[in-house]
Amino acid sequence: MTVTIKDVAKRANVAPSTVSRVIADSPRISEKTKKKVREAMKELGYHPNFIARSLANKSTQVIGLVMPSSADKAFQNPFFPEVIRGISKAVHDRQYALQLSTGETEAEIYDGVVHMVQGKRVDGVILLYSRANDKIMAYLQKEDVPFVVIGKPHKKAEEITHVDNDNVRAAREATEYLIELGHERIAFVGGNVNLIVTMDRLRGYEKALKSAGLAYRKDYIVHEEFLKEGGQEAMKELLSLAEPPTALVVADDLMALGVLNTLAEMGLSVPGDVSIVSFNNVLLSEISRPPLTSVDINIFQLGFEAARNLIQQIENPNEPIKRIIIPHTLVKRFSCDYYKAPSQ
Amino acid sequence: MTVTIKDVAKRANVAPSTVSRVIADSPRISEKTKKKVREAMKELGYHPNFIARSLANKSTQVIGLVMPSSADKAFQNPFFPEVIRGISKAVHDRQYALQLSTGETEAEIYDGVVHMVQGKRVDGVILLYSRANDKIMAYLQKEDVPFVVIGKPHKKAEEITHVDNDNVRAAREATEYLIELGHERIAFVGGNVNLIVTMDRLRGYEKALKSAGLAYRKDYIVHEEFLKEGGQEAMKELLSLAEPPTALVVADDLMALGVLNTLAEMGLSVPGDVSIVSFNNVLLSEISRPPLTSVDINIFQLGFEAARNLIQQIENPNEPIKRIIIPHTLVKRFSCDYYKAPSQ
DNA sequence: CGAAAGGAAAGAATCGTTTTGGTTCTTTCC
DNA sequence: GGAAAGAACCAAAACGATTCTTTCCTTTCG
Repeated sequence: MTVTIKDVAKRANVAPSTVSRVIADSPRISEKTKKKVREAMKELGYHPNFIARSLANKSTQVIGLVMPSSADKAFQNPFFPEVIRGISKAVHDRQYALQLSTGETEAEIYDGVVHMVQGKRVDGVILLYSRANDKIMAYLQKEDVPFVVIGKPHKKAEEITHVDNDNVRAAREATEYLIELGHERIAFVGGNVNLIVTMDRLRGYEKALKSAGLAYRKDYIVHEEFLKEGGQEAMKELLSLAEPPTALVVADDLMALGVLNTLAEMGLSVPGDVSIVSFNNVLLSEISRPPLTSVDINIFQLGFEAARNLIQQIENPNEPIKRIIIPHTLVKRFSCDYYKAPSQ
Repeated sequence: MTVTIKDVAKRANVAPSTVSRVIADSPRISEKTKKKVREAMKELGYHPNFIARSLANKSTQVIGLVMPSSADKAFQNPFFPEVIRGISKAVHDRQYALQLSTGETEAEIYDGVVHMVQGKRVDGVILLYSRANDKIMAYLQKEDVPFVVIGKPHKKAEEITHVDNDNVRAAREATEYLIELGHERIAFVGGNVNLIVTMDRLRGYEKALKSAGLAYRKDYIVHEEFLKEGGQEAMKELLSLAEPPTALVVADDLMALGVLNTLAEMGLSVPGDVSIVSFNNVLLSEISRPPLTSVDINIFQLGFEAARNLIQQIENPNEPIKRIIIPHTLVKRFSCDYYKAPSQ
């Protein structure tokens, strides 16, 4: 049915191996023969079978993407489409394809990755998150699979190529910004505690408090999911305190949106009653009400560099381990204001 | 290096074919042998090579996703992450993987699809859009590749399984809603003219005008890209008219956001000066200022059904052609108001 | 008791490439 | 004129499964 390399060979009166070399444009074949073979290919409408090539080659030109949860859930946060945009851009130039992991529970995702990797479906993997004691990362390392992580590995960061922001500094700057505005009761709303990005941003927040001589209050630290609902939950908790914060560092725009929602429901105004600075600077931070002051972490770049470096690693096994830090910038909008003592 | 079926066979003292059958859990193998083989697999840490299996099998358990433009661009519109969420959900249950097309120009995308398909990398394809005279669709049909389109095929819709909304009706209802509010100068802002979804929504809009006896004005029809910038452009055009519209039917939320931006820049209020109803009901329609009245087209469902039906088609070649219509609902928020004659 | 029947596993071909190791034929040079 | 070198191509063995066909044992029954 399908036309194979053999059919082409027959038609061009050469051996299959010759056809293969013509495809690879090997210098060992004369121009005359190449031309003849190429004509035969055109005439028969030949297209190489990638699967067969992959088998012989042990390379698939496919990169696997691993999300922290089911794609179904993760894609609710604009971070992921955006990071994939960057990856896609980088990958396109090098003619690689992308494959998404599906899998709902952590165990399923793990199995999915094992299948991808052992099944030799992908040449390398990008982890779109980094968390403490991640089985998947351990597995990839043990199996010596080319991979890059977006975020900072929990341990042995110097042994793993990764692309990250300087989240500690970014969070410190964000917090300092609020301090400069006169705030003293500043809360931190982070994502899952096991995510390194949460830890780093929390550390930056702590540093800023410390060097400003402000008290670090445990009840001002809340962790929820990186979703709108997470922000809502977090804000409810904080508002139930005897002395609620006057400013918030929120680790994610979508969460901040939830925070905003809850605040509005409670009749509190931003930035009048509460100031907010969040992270990611995705589209919604621009259109929320009020527009959010947010740390732009250059998500697109994170993805782009991750993919670029993974491909280098795949194509050159001796590529050194790298750590790539993408710069961030605080984008000031309208969710922060000077602290005003209660007017009463 | 890697442990293959042969190693397992040797270890278990059976033939490779027997091991293969054990993997497939064939009834032709006795329980005793199965157990023995399974133990050998465990001991050696065997994992089947998917590529080899695919070659022998002519099936990859992978579904290709084709976007209308580069992933890099398309992912700017929340429609795509959302539709992939649905696809991902459906695909996960059936143990399929997803592969994204990358490719910037139309020609590149076409080549990408040909590679996917001829290279036998995917068992089927989902087209995430539908446009007139689409080469890719023609190709898939000619090659008899299992595929499903999201949207309505331009021609021969009865020969192609597709998942769509009743866009004509949805647009008619949206327009009628504006008419009921007393508007008479209603403009239509659509996406690319070649997209069937644009055509259908335009038809619905026309129908509504006609049955209400309102004039159909060519200068009230604008087509731009399904991006924020598209909406901005469109609005600028409309505002330059001698008699600008008092209400808009916008075919996409992200575009509507651009429209909103431009309107705000011009000092016009929504819904005070202009009423807007848009499509998709993605998150941003909820958080925009004002929140948009938008037609919820159930994007998640569109994706889910598309994937589910594609898999049925792949697994049963005799599956009949289907057309699946996903219901829509108009979600009323705060971007529409009664028409008020200029106060002056 | 011996042949037929039937179950379990082995053997070998196949899937469509790549790649290693030849072979053949022409050219070069003493 | 003949050996050596080199160009151009061919044949066959991977790659790691699946699957069709065959073979080998047991049973069963007249």
